[in-house]
Amino acid sequence: MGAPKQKWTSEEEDALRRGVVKHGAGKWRTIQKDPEFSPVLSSRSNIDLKDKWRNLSFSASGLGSRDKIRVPRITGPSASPSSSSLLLLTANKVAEAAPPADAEKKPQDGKTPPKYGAMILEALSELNEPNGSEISAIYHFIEQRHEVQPNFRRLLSSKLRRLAESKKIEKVDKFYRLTDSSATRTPAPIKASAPKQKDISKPAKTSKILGLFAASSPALEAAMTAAVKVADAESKAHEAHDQMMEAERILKMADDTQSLLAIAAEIYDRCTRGEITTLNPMA
DNA sequence: GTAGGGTTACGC
DNA sequence: GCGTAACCCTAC
Repeated sequence: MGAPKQKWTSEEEDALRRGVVKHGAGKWRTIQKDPEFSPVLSSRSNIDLKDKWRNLSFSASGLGSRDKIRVPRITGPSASPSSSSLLLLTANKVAEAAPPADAEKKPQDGKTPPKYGAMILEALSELNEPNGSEISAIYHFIEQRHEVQPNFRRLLSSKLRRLAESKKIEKVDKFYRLTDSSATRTPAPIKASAPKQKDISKPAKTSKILGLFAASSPALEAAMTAAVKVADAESKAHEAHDQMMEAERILKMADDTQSLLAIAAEIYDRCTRGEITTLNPMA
């Protein structure tokens, strides 16, 4: 709207970084007013600084744009003050720690890049809420089932809007839901990844059946991947269940021990008072 | 004043 | 079409 976008210059970025090193992230007003940086940042508001730093931080955390050195999140002024050599050092460290730009574009483990559209459609069809799902619900659903990028939360809103524009989903107030056409069209692809509350004996079967087919189509491949993930989730659920049982067992033992201790204390008490105490095992 | 979510414009 | 940067809005 209105005013054209004002791209950040490298001087401004640098001033921001130095400001964060000096005052700490979150002190945007202070940084902006600091005479050392204010000449450069005069056209930026504290909000701008915050937004820019957010972008830089997202980028530094493993993704982001192609041609710039990114700086990692610096938590507070503790990152020992001033000195631009420190900054350079930090930038160098990032360059070392983070893979080169083209390497980070493709996940190293050979996975295909995330298909957010499919994930969202999956989420909506699984959540299956009559009035639609809130963005946070969609986010949590996807986050639980898929590896997502740190900036996924922001991508999601953008993605949802586009899906709504293309009528693949519809937006009602703050809620998103599948359109009729999508609802009838989307049931299957990632469907297998839906343990929900239904009987969990199914998915393992599903993956077996899917195994009978060659992964000849992307949809099938996706379904198979999803089935594997479900199986994985299942085993984790079982593991969690086992651990719960174990915890309960230990709690019970602790309970019993406490009772025994109480009994022993009472017996000891009586003995010290010279009382004769008999134990009746059948009590 | 700041954080975080949402929106829009831009470049690939 | 997609991801990202910059901007906007709102709650705290």
